[in-house]
Amino acid sequence: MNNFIIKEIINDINKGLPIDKLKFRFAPEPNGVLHLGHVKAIYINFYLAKYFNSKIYLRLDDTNPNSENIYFVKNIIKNIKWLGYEYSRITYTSDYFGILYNMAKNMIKNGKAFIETKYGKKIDDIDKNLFYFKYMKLGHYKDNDFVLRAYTDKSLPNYHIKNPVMYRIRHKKHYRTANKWYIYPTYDWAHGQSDYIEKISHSLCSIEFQNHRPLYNWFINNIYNKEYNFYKPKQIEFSRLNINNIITSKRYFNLLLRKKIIKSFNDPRLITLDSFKMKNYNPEYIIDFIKINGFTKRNTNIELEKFESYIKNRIIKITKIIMAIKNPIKVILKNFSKTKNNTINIDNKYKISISKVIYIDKEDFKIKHNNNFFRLSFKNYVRLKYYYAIKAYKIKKYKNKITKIYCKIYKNINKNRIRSTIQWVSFKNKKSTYIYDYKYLYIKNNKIYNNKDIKIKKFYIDKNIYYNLKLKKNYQFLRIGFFNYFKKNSFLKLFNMKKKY
RNA sequence: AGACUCGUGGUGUAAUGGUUAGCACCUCAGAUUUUGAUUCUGAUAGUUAAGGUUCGAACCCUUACGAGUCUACCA
Repeated sequence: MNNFIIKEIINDINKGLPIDKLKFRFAPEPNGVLHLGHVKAIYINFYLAKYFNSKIYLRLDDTNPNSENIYFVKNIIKNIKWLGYEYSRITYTSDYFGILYNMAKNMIKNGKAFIETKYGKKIDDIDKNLFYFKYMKLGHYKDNDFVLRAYTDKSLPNYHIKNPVMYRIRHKKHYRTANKWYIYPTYDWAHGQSDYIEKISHSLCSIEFQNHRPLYNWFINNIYNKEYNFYKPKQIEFSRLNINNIITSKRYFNLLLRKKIIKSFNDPRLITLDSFKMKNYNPEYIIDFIKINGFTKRNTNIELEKFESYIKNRIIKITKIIMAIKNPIKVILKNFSKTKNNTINIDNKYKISISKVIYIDKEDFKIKHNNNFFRLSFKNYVRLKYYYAIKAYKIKKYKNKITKIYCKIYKNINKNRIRSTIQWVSFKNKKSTYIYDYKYLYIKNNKIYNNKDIKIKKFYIDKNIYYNLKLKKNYQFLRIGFFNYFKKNSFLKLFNMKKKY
């Protein structure tokens, strides 16, 4: 892998940053569950740590008690583990509340920060500022009564980050510090300083923080103490992973849950890691997918199909194939002769039944058709998978619908004359099973699509196959797609087979 | 509207001023195939535009155009 981030770090090393001072961090806010987009940030940080043989921290960036909770912390820890990554330490921004408070006090003393009232009035006197700040902390004022702002200067190019808020009052229980604090630091104040405290060398984040970088550096310069940490952390931004219209926002996931469109975060219509785990995706495939897409600064839109086909092409090589029928229609095999036990051995591993009457899929038969139709008809010879070729010679209709297809078996037909192979299930030995079908939730013009319930569809498979199914295992339904056997008698669709007709 | 950032085939990336702009996916052909899948071979297709610097520019400079982010007491 080669990208601008590695180049920039190597450049820093060449300029004198000792390689043993390199340290990275993945710093999510525990206000939602991890999804495919996060894997990008996780991957690059852990990759760099491995590449440079340096430390990496998992830091829970928990500065906002309104939206964070322990459930999300656990979800993040669990999913990073599932991806197979190990960090050197787990840290919490909330552990630094005390240090950050003292740093802020120093900022006030140095005339670099001030209290502002809710009416926009600025407190000038340093002692008064310290007084208010202290009593803000002790909970003497209501939310929004005062804020602490940094007193930035003209060196910052963007006017909007001038005098940014460092602390706001929140009478809200924090999931870790409980009611110890009544003021909470903002991202801009807490993040860079936490990097500095932890001696992170390169702080990677997504592109929307570009505008904040001057402020990031300004804060660091103000608290800089070369005896504690000689090297200032550096923020590097890269663009996030966007998948077409697919929802890639933690906040939206939470909204979907509140609106009861989803029942849990492992809903298959989401690209959360919980959902991928549910689908039994190998985390390696997900990481490889991130890897092939690379790291740049430009805004990108990746097609969901690209992700799906990437996973598909990997699992196709390892999943067991079973035959399943969705829309059954009876086929009578006229010259069927009984075999020993009427079973067929497949790869000497398992057996399926065969009988005079079988089910095939309605879609695999046509009375009239053109030359592009390869499947069963009065004209086409088709092979029943694992069995002989057949051809239709008669049909039975009831109320204008085909109910039965009569076929003859051709044991010695020339291979070249067989146009295709189709799946089937013995009528005698059929077993019904269910699949959960769905489409990914997506958003267009603020409207949520595919938010209807997941559909349950009935399929038929061979009884012998049914009794040997293993829970949580992925299967290929021949010519249909891929499914995960996620609970008794139920499959979860992963994706459809590519079809050219 | 301003500030910041980014523009390489349809999509995602590579090429750090030096061969004919490379790779992967998609698409389309052909081959293989007891899955119209997979696999294999091949084809189509690209430096946003106009200037400038240079022996030489995707790369450096200028301008235009286009896209994204931000202008929160979210991160």
